[in-house]
Amino acid sequence: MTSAAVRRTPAEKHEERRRALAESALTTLGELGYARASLREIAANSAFSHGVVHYYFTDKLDLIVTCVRQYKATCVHRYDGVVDEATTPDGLARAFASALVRSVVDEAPMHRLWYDLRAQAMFTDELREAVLAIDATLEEMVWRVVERYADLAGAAPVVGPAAAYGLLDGLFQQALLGHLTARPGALAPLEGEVVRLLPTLVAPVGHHRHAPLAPP
Amino acid sequence: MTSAAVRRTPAEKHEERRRALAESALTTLGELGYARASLREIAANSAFSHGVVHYYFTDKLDLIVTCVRQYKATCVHRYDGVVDEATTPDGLARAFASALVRSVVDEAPMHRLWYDLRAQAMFTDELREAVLAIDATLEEMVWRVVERYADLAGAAPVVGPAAAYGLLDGLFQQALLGHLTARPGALAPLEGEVVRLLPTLVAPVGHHRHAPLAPP
DNA sequence: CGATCGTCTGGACGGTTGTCAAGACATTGA
DNA sequence: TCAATGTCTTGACAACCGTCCAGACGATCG
Repeated sequence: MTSAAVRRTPAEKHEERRRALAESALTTLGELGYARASLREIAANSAFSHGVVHYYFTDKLDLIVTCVRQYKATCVHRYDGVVDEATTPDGLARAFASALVRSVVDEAPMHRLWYDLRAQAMFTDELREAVLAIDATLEEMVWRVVERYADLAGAAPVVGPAAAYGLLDGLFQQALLGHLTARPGALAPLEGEVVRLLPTLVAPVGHHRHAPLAPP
Repeated sequence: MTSAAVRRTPAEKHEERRRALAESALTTLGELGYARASLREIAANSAFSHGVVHYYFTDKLDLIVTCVRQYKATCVHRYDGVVDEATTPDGLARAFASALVRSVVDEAPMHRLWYDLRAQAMFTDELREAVLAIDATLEEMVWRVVERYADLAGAAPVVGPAAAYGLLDGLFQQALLGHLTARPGALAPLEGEVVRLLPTLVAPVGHHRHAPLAPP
């Protein structure tokens, strides 16, 4: 175990394979959904056989939760570049909106998997912890955009982080459903609606009608 | 077949049993979700055995779609009374908001079943037709509230029906998830946010900044 | 009353699932 | 080199699923 040539510690090779298998499972889950994705199908779409799943994961739920947490890490700071590079409120709104539309198109399987898992968490409470953790992360992600928008506009938010996330998520989910089911023109309204929504979430400092419903 | 004593036509008794079995299946579906609800479990929670399902329904999907359409009929005009009895815009907003909160508490299993099915429709396209039909119905239901609110406020909507439904559905789904997973105080924000959202969807006639993005 | 039809039951079938165990393979230690 | 440890494959098991079917039950009608 003390060989100098091997940079990867043998115990970390294990974790590396775990991540590789989980990432391969993520694509299959995004293709078939939580219910239809069996361990054999997940393994068939990977480089391993179906028995290896129980070598790296104790349970099917252990695999799923690991996949979900891994997916969470990929999308935490997805829009941080948009937030940092924006110089005007309208510019931030338009860049954020177009980034959302691009994400619907490019990562549709991952998004529908997320909504599938969130719906399953309403039934089986074993998923609730992981799902609520991701939900909080997405809420913070949205809130960074709203706070930055308020700063650029010289205003202050009039809603809490939860409400801002709920409103945006509703528009996003609707656009995703339209994109996956019907004609290709379902994404056009999303961009305009996000640009229209953001100004309604803030108000000029000193003139805001309501205090924030939930303080950060 | 021409007996005058029998008021129920024998062919309609068949449809009546279909509806009864579908309604019984709805409760089981709302309890276990789409994936876990097997035909045996559905039949076990009803007055019949598991074999009778294929006597009234050709397929499991036929049962599910029938259940979904039946559920649709129960919630189409759920808030029409609120719309009709309102006399002021703020009164309509508060009555509608509290009705939404009551629906989350009283019919949580049905709502989570709906979100489950809508997520499944993103994967299996056999559900898409029925799901999109219900989605359009819910959109019209929300739009009736928005139009009535605009009338009472002497204003006109600044968003289309789809955007109004998407925003409200996002808040509703978030409240439902919080109600089903965490502490009982998850419903308090919903009422206030709905009251705050409605004024942002309309603008005084002649002074609106934007034309409606999607004409009715 | 006996026959017929609609209704319903219980069991059986093939297929799939998660899980596990026994053994093959490789890679590394002394 | 040989043994040992970790890694992976293959096959099997029990349980469950949707579906189908032979037959029992009961009401209706000639």
